[in-house]
Amino acid sequence: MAPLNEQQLDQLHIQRIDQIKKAALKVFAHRGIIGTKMSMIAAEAGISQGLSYRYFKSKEELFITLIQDALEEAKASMEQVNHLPGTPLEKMRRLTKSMLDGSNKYFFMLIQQAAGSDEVPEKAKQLLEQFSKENPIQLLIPLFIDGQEMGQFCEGDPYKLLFCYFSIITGLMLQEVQADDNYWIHEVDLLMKVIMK
Amino acid sequence: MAPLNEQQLDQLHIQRIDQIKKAALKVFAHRGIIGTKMSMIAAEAGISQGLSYRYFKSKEELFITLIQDALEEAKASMEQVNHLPGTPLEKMRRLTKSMLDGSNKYFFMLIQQAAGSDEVPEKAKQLLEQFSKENPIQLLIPLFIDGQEMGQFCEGDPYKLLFCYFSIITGLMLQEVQADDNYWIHEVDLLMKVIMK
DNA sequence: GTCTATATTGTGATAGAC
DNA sequence: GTCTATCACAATATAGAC
Repeated sequence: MAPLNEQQLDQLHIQRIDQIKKAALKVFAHRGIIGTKMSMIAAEAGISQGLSYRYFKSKEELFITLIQDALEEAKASMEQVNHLPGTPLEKMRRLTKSMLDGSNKYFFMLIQQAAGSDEVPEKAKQLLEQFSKENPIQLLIPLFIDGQEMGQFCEGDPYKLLFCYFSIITGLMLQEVQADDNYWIHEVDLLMKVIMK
Repeated sequence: MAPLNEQQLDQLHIQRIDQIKKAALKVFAHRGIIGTKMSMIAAEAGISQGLSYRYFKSKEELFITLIQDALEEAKASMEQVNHLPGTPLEKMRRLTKSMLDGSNKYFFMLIQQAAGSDEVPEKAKQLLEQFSKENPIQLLIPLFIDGQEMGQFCEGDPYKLLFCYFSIITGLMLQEVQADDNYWIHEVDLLMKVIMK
């Protein structure tokens, strides 16, 4: 076999990084930065402990990278909601389900974990604070007001209600950790009563 | 001053134990067993690091003791609810508030923390499993059925609805950790919509 | 009974063999 | 590029001074 050219090596490098990030996301989301040992991430990624440090210079750096990814992902989810089909209620249900689904779930869990902990790196704290200031929940306010006018959502301050609703969703994510299959996704309608008329 | 007699020494011993337990409960509830260093507990209790080990032979033992206390406390709360005055709805609101209130809060948070983590000692796991099997939520089922018949609570499987409701409550406790004052206690009525008609 | 000093263990991070 | 072996340091737990 011919030796790999530069581009192929780059490709491999990126794949490895993704592999480690994916593994780390899952473990960090469940156990937090302190509860996560580098050995766990390496095991989850199927590589040796030391190799992780060829791709990320520290546990902190890896963690911060993932926080950045997660915040971007969260924002993107909120932005996309307006382009979904259906009534405000249907849009909200879709958004909820996509949050509870697949790997998106881990991003939201990570944010939740990190926000509720004071042992995160300073840089991560700053990012999270910035995020909560310009909280992308605000992007949903027009949609929510539409829903209120249509009589689908209950009366009250839209931001507060949305904030409460999503706190419940993300709060529940962190609990059903042991039972790894998705319990709450079947109970979306129960949860939505909080914001419904 | 006369030297202390045996009983007084015992008394002092118990006070110290309570002091350490109280401090440890608060820290464990917020940070979990791994995230909690013995130095934090000692600092919170206002004693030296080493002294903790005169009263508890390990961090694990201290943790397990607190889990036991918490599970008993949780059960007691659920048992007392039937003796409270008022309609089922009022009883449920009182119970919710007492869960979110004062030191009771930390017991429920601790259970939540521990249940969602797999880094707890084996003994604690067993206790928690036992607890979830004979979950004291079951004690509330007759009350809930009363409420359903009075038209206060929504239709549906009582156990499932109660389980969902309390998952939300305890899930939210763990979040508003930074803002140490009690936010959700003001939003009880919003949360109760989940179980209401 | 309590503290400070220290032994021991576990974890983050690096270096060197392959 | 990857692994194993190792260093350095932090945390648990113990021992000894007061």
